[in-house]
Amino acid sequence: MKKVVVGMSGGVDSAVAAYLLQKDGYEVIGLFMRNWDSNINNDFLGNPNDFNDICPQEKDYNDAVKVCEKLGIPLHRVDFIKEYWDYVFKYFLDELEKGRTPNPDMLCNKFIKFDLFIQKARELGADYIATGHYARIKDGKLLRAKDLNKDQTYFLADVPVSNFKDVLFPVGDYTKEEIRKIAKEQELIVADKKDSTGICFIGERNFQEFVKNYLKPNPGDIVNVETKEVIGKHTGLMNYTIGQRRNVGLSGDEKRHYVCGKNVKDNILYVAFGDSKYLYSDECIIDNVNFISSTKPSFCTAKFRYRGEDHPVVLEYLDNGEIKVKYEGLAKSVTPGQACVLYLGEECLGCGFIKEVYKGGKSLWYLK
RNA sequence: UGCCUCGUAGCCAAGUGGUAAGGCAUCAGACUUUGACUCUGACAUUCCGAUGGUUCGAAUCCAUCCGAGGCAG
Repeated sequence: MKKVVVGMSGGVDSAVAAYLLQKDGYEVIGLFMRNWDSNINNDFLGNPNDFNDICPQEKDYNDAVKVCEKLGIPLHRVDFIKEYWDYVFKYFLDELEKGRTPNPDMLCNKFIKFDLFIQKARELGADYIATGHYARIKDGKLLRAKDLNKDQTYFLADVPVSNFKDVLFPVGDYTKEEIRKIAKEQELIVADKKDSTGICFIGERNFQEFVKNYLKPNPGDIVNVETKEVIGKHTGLMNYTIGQRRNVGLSGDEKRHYVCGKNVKDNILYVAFGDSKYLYSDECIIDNVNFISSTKPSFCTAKFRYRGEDHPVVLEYLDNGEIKVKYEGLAKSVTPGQACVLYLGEECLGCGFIKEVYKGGKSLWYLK
């Protein structure tokens, strides 16, 4: 009997994943990860949890325990708190200091879930490793999930293809609705548990307060990108992302305002109004490229943000390993630091991280 | 000091006698494994700078005061 170790998060998806594998005849072993500890990591400001109460990570563990009891499978547990900090959170903070918008969950998948976790699973004798991700692997290709609304391939695009060897995504062939239905039929306690959001393993936070735990804010001017007028004060460039409207601190305008750029050197936040041209671009350079697919096409589509739309793009492979991504159709709020994930139909080809953004052949001056 | 204009929710701003538009912001939901974006809902019932007055009835008319700005000097 083949042995599969399933990453149990305490949510519905991984619970049903374990059930499906069990039904398919695998010997299933659960493995729960604890990667964040609010006390150890000084995570107090902006934390909505009651510290006198049991922390959310432990509640999730308890749910995982109950699910495994119900399924009659063993549950192991491992802590990667230090590793999560070193490989994921440190990068997250470094990027923020550079004025970029990092995606910690992609690094979490790359370094924790699909690396350290796999190593631990192997120690437990795993022939296969499974998680509750909405994605599919067929013939060594990473494919979008059946449920396109829940598709999570965007977050998986930076994982080296070799790490997907022996990985199974049982829920990728089902819709979320079907998964919840199965959970109810099997009377799994997490059947109606709300989907988790926020940074993976950390959870929902008031972003500005959360970051204050780790970085010293450096306030400065907010400038109208069109008129160059100073129209307000920002609380620190790391608190804003391109395309952001809420919590900018401006009011009394005729049109909605959007963050369209920042100048880290001069500590300026640039803002545009309405559906401004300053929010659009037609080309970007991506670096730290990871290809999951063996094919490197010249034409494909790209997502510049999770749940963003697929933009038709033309790829130009540069000598230094970077890729020039051109999108004649214009894209809104393409943000340095975010991943540009490439797709060819159903297949997720891989990704790169947005380094520079251009329009009309010129680097956007307000987005340095 | 004289004359003129203006003073409406956090901000901007309609409404000039009939019982408070709208926008921005904010808040709450929905959506969402990254900080979004988007969508839905709420948001001046001690009332329209203050105090009196005219009127069946005023934020809208009158008087005075306070405050902001402008012109003259």
